[in-house]
Amino acid sequence: MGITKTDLFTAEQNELAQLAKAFAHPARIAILQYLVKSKSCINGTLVQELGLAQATISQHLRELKDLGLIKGSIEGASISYCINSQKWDQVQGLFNGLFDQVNNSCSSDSCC
Amino acid sequence: MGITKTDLFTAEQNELAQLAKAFAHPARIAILQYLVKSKSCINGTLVQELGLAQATISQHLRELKDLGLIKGSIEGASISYCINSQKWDQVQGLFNGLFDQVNNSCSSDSCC
DNA sequence: TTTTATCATCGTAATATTGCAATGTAATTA
DNA sequence: TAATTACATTGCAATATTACGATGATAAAA
Repeated sequence: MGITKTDLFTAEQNELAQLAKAFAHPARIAILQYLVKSKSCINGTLVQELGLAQATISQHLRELKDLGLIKGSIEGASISYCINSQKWDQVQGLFNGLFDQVNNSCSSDSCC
Repeated sequence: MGITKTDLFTAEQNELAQLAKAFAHPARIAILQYLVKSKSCINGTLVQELGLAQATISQHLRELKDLGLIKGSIEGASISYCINSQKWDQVQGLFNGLFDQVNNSCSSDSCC
């Protein structure tokens, strides 16, 4: 019914799915990549960089912030966003854990 | 308006986002993990394993198959699904590419 | 103080996703 | 052949996501 039955799955499966949603939209990937590129922790220059409306960017930033992937700090009238490298490490670990499960039990020709 | 503006982003950003959607639901993660665990390329035992209806499982399997992450081969009346390890390597590469971008330009204390 | 700049939030419209019952299809079995 | 088994597809209903205009809040500038 449009609602995910989270109670059927493990906490880790739900967490991984939740974090994957952060990457499940090209705008959020673009935002993350831009934050990485311009290390200076840039703010709403993103509105110019991507072609989306300010409200839309703000919404994507909020999702990334809610998931903990980025942090925002007030800088006068504007706001500096940047990668939360601690959380990032955790995410990387979760994904690599999934990837390793496959790598370890499924070589190129052992499957099908 | 509920539709992603893919034309604003690069092909790689769109592809990564598309693939991330595969992981953006706990049921699909559970399916992938189960396929990995039971190397024997199991079929609709998944309906018992997860608590979801047959139609729902079938739908998730289709999405994973459309993205190329799994393959299905007819085995009499039932169907054997299994990981497509080739595609899996590619996905792993894409995600690691994103992770590395962060790792290389953003150490634990250089940000914010 | 008034204006301007920078963001966040609200409200709304459009589209996407999730889930399942019902039904359809193909192979197996009785 | 008729019944059964194993899935896929279809057709909803409910919820989630994406996008943006309008509005609000806050800080700097005039």
